[in-house]
Amino acid sequence: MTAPTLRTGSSVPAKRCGCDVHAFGVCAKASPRLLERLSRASRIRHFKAGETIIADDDDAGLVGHVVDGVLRMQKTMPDGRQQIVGLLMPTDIFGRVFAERTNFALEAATDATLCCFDRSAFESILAQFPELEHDVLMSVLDELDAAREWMLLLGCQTVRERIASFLLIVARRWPRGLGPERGTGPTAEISIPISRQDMASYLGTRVETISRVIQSFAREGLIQILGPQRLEILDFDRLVEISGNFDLSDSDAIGRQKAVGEAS
Amino acid sequence: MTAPTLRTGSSVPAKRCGCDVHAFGVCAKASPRLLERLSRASRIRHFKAGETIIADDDDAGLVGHVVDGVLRMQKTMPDGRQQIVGLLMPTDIFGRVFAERTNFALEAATDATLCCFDRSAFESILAQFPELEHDVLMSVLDELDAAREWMLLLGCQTVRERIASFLLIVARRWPRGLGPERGTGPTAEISIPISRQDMASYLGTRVETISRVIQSFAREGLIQILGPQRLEILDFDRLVEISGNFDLSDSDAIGRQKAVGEAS
DNA sequence: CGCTGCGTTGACGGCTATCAAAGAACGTGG
DNA sequence: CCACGTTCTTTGATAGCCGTCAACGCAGCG
Repeated sequence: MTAPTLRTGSSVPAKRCGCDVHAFGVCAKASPRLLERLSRASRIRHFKAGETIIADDDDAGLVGHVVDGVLRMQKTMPDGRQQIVGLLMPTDIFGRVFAERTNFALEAATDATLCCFDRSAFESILAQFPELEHDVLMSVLDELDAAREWMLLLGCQTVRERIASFLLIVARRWPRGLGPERGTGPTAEISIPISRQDMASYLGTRVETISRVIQSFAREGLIQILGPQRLEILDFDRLVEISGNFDLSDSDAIGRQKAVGEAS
Repeated sequence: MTAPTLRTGSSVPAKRCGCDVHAFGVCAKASPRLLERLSRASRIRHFKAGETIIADDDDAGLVGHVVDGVLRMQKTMPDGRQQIVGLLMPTDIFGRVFAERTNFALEAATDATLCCFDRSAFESILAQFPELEHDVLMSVLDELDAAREWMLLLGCQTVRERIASFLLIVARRWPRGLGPERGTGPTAEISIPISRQDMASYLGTRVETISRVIQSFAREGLIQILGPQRLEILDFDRLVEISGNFDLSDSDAIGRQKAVGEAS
């Protein structure tokens, strides 16, 4: 992948933390000394779609951030039902610092490139650089807010409302998909980066229902279906109305780093 | 209220952070110097059941921990639907550090006593004591795990399963209620510290459904109803089976400070 | 060309929300 | 102590959303 040049304004990705993504993730605001330290400890790894990065109840010695692709953080119940509790996109950080084992599996939803750290190594860097720990705290606080917003969606919205919310989030956060051509503002044409099955697990419903609702949106003239993964939003305002979430309508929010549904 | 002597083993509550709860909340592992600093900045406040502590979208200048009673953290949608995203019990910390405004309202679910700090004052203490910030990070990480567990409950469990889980959580965490006689292990007789309405908002359902399921549990001989707020669990194992959550069955987990559904 | 995975469509049923009303609990004032 | 209103909880009848099961279309691939 290429660095998100539209955001950084730089056309030449500098090698800073050992990966091609700079000014993001754990390296966001690091001092030169900290950056050097992080750089030495980091390591780029690639995963194919469907591969498990951290298994449920694993001893989870890995933390880092997403360079390219989409990860899903999920938990599976004994009977097979599963819930995605977070989708991780480029620049999102993953892993559970300060815990022996994680409660959630981490899998590649698409082919993915990660910038990884050994957890214990990262923790000792944290201990030496309180400013990094502060940044991690900020990040975790944002994730907590996002998780709670998602609880609202799962707890008291209909599937129709949830899907409208999801489409608006995609439109705002990953307007032109995750490829090199991605932009910064919401656009009419969106690219859903995950499968119907993952959408269903994320939104607390089933693939059939996802399919039906999206088709009904199309019949009502709210969207146009260009392909299973590509949609064009025709009536943005009415979609916001259906979602019941007015946070998704304010254009001031566009460009914010953190949004509902984000997690790491 | 009295200090939780069964947990501390001390029978004489020392005055440490300006409130009668010691060795808990933000004062948990504080050094004498930090404790002194916290003590000067803290202030005890009382709220009656139903009172708002922090309004939704408030500028939220308050943080601290619960001394007595139960708080609910919730968000209300424009049409009136609301979801409780966290119940806060004694020793849980509340408030959103490092944010101008909070996304969730904080209300007293019962009469409550809080140990409060001015947010900006607390933040400057945080800046001076990295070890306190580390403790806060640990706490927020636990809350994040708990929030994600709750997403699993809301996203892919039936109401019947959710209520079974809730009863088991109450049995494990607040075995004999929140009063002075509370114990440390799960007991057959439990006291639900909140109303049916709050249970419904917390579990993502309605009061009528809560009522029906609890009555059906009683008819099936799983529990005995001693009063609207008091139940006796007759068949612990089968309740665990219904909940589908094996985490709630392991007796090793009993006595853990953090549990599913906890938040601050 | 058949196989496999993914998305879609249809029929059906069950869980749970909704509406309505009665019963129980609680506090207040007589 | 009792009457009374208010709030909370329970119970019943009904409807609807959405899950389940089944089948089909389609694309990718060996």
